[in-house]
Amino acid sequence: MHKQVTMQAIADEAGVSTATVSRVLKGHPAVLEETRQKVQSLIDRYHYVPNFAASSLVRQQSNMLGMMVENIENPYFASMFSAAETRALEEGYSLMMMTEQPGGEEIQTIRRLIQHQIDGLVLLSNRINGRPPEEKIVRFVQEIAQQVPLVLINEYLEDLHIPCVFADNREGFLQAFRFLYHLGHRRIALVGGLDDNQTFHIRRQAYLDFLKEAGLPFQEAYLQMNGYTFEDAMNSMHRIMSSAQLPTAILANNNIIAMGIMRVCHDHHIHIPDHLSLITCDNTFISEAVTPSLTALDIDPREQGRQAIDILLSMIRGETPPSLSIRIPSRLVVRSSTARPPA
Amino acid sequence: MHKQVTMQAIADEAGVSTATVSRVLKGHPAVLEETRQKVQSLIDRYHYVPNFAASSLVRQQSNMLGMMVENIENPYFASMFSAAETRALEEGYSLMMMTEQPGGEEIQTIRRLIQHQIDGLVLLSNRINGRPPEEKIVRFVQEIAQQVPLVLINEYLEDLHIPCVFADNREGFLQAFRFLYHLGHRRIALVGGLDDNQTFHIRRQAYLDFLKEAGLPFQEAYLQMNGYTFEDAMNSMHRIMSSAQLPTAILANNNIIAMGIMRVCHDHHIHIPDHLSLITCDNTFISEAVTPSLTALDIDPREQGRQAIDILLSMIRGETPPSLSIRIPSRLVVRSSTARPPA
DNA sequence: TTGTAAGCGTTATCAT
DNA sequence: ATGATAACGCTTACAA
Repeated sequence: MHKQVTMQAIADEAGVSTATVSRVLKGHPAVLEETRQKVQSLIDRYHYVPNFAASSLVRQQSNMLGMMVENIENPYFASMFSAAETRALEEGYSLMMMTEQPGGEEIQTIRRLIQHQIDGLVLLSNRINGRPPEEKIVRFVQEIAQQVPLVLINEYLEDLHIPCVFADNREGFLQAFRFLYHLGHRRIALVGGLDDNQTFHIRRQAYLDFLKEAGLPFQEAYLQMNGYTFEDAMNSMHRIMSSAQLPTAILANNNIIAMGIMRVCHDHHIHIPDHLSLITCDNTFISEAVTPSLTALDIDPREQGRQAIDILLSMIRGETPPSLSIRIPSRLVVRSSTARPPA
Repeated sequence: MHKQVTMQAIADEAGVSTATVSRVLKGHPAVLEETRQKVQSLIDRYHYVPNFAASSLVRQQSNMLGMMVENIENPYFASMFSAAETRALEEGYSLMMMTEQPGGEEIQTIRRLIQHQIDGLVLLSNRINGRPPEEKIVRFVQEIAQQVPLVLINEYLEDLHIPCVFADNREGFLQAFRFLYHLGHRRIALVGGLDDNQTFHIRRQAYLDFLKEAGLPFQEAYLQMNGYTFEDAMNSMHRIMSSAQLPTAILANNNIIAMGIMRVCHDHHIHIPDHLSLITCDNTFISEAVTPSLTALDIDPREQGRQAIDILLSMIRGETPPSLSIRIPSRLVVRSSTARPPA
């Protein structure tokens, strides 16, 4: 905010009032062409742009949306934000993103976003997605929803009465398991995540239901939900390997986990996909660039981001969303990490 | 911007003036303890937070910084932003990030940031980093620098007189080449990037200088600068393989390129590091999680982000930065993709 | 210690 | 077709 060109300055130099300048800016028809041109040329010359702070103040609308994201260094969230930003911009809104800062004061973060007078907020936090959801956070979110139109990117929470955009993990995972089954796999494992989270719980449930549907026995060692990190994944894989019989296929809950599994396989000369098929959940550039390229369940972060913005904008327009639960279908992208099981 | 609690409302209910509420908010000492408590309790009760738009307007300062980033889906830029955001927050500033939208109207993006009344701007764009820098962009950047404190994350451009934060690519690459040399490598290749970009030109130059210093012959096929993508990297690697003799080590200009090389090596049963050593330039989680884990040149995006914010803040305070070129040293992180050359 | 009041740069209503 | 003018919510001299 150095030396700002104000509307008043333009008006003075053009010999008109600020009202007229404002009309020119808005493309209001009731302006003499001659006046319009004079004003416009001044605007161009000085690269004048209206001060958003001033106009927010009087219009009671900032044309700025907010988004809180867990961790932008995760390419999955980055894609989501990127698509959301593009969509917001298309609709004439800026998107202000803040990350849940380490130390976890997401409440501070949200307040800060609100202070910036955002017209709507997209929230994405593991804290809301807990199982069961944390009482404190839920109360806070309810309260926020009173203050500003709010959309969650989260598993649907019925009693919250807040629109939720969520990937269809259940159908997606069932689809992935069935794909493996049809390839001939009968010993299939699931690795990664933690059961204290809604999303991973749903995936786990899909796994159990698939086993039942396929008439396959449940094996303790084939369900490894010990965390999100590379090391967690390596540990899980080691546990699997110490079981009686190796599975012929594994579904990994994200790319990092898949990479952890690949590392262990490599170290033990387990060849993917000849000895073991692997599916990852996260279709980022990593899934493709890794060797072998990974068959991936695409839970479509970009579409989640776009939809969240669309719903937010419709709420801002005063429309009631037709449904509070917006399901984004997942789809399987087949690459080189899956094959028939070894004979 | 639903139903906002205003300062006036707090003042009325407390039976004081807005001036007093403002003083309480700022921790101004000249307030009776009793008054302070009364006001504070109301603030807490209503979760009142001041309207940034209004206060920006009168203070002529928004406490918001801007950052334009090429592509946030690249983990390298994501780390840079993340560190910058954390630093900004520590200093009481929000950081509004916008990505260079596809279609390349970064000028629009920057204008938009400025409209939001940011107090300072960090710019990061391949366009400024061209070789030679694009006339049009340079002029625009000059002009922007008149309007708002500006820091570039970019190779230093002497005649711009704008602070630049840049990784020491030259020293970093020399260090990496020498590391390979000391391992015994004599046939070393450089893959990736394009020579129309300052950064990659500097790296290329470091390569040539290293060859000279080591008394090694320059081989056309060992210098492959054909682009940034996975496919470009695969093509480069194929060209290298069709040369008379395979190199014993390759330096890849980023992770994607390294992964492209790894793919081709895998397909041709070239073992890393036994047959070929590989160093990547980008020390993200990918370098570590890929198998084999990659020896990486860390050009420290987090430190670049932090420094950019620090310099910006000092400029906002009216200080003159001690130097316009801020060099961030690079360091080599040794992992499993490098070894002595095959006998 | 507290209040009054003048702005900050816009927008929008109401006159002209 | 254009211009006054009153907000918008806050900060900050200055006055009391």
